Amino acid sequence: MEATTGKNVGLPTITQCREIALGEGTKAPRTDRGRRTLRALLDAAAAEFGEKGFHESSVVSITSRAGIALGSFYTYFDSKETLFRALVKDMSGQVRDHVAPVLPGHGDQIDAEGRALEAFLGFAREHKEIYRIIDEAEFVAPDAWNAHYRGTVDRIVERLRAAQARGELSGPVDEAHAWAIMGMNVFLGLRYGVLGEERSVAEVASVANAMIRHGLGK
Amino acid sequence: MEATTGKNVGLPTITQCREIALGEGTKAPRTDRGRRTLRALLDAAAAEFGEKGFHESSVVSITSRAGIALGSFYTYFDSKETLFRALVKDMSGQVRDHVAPVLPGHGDQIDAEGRALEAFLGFAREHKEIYRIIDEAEFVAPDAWNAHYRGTVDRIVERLRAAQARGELSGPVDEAHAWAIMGMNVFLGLRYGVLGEERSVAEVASVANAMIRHGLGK
DNA sequence: TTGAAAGTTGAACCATGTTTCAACTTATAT
DNA sequence: ATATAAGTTGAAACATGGTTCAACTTTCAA
Repeated sequence: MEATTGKNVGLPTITQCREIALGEGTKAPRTDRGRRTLRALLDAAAAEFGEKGFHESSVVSITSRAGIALGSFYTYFDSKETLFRALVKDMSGQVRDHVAPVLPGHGDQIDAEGRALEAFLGFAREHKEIYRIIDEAEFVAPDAWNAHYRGTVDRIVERLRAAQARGELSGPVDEAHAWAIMGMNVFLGLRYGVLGEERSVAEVASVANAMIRHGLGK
Repeated sequence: MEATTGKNVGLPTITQCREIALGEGTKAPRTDRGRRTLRALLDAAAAEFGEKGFHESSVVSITSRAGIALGSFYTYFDSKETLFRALVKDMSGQVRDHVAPVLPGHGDQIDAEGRALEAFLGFAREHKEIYRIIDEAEFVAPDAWNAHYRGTVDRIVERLRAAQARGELSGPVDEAHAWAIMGMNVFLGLRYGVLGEERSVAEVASVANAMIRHGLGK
């Protein structure tokens, strides 16, 4: 995470904050004009990859969507795959940053996890394309996929361990608990965020959360 | 599901039982020679798709792996995608059939779900390629992917409802419970079946199962 | 034995789409 | 003003790989 450089005096929008540090194979623009082009490229790519998936998407289509020439693409990215990887990184950060603020609040850590799921579900609804992109990264950019899920699990484990230290849990924390919770969240997001919206996020989150707290057993 | 036809007098192997009903765009072989070729094709495809994923895999490579000519491929499948779809269908059935036998047994339904997870984890270890293929179907063959996961969820819901009718659960069953359990299982299978084997399937299953039964709360 | 049906073959056809590049335009700093 | 760096352009080179097809071989039933 490096700071935005130089004469960035305009209102700093959310998207501008994310334009930085896109990783290997990426060339940073040196002018505002360049930054605008890069942003257009990233937005077009998110839409395109989200709609068609990585392989059905083409650089031609992405650039035309962005309203720039085909060749300009290679001013910013070494390859289509590099762009995809950058996007995954970007979106992984977006998910994390969207969930983080709801974690502190009333109740214990299990309540917090419930709020996290609810925030995640809402986010999935607003950004179905993000969901799909991260999923497809399992095959297209396994390193980025790994970084995303390992990072998520690490954060869950950490939160649970802290909760346990505070005496909020019934037993010791296991890494498997975190993978289980993450898996739950991902599939609930897929089902009730992306595949259908017939139930409210609050409802789904509360059902899942009761299950995490008390289990299904008598 | 139609029966194996005609002069199938040899020992009926598991694979032979699965050669049938591969679906739309598939042409069934009429001779034993043809059946052998089709089998070789399916096995080669499973290996190829499992290693490289759908898009990196090529028909040339699959046929050469199977030891047959490129053109022969189109005797059995309309397209590369048709083959993939057939494979997903085939494997979805394999998973189901591998888990089903462990369901009846001692204890209540939650115990049974634990055995199911354990069986699934073991299966994922033996057939990492199967795991990957079904996952990628989300993008390549969404219909087959849907059939697989909807089917799985339906079975879980049904089992839980029966358990509730028997008074084994603490509250009413929600479809979301089933998606949550399935998500857990899938991610645990990915983590402890495919990504690493440092923990025993029994251990992982028991951690997850205790969580489903009692929850993590105090 | 023999003819028809089933299966096999691989070169060629074809469509798609990534990447390169040399000429060109725009921005910036002195 | 003007030189230099940054950015833009799109046609063409290049690579890949799915699909077709007409000639050929094998199988099988009568």
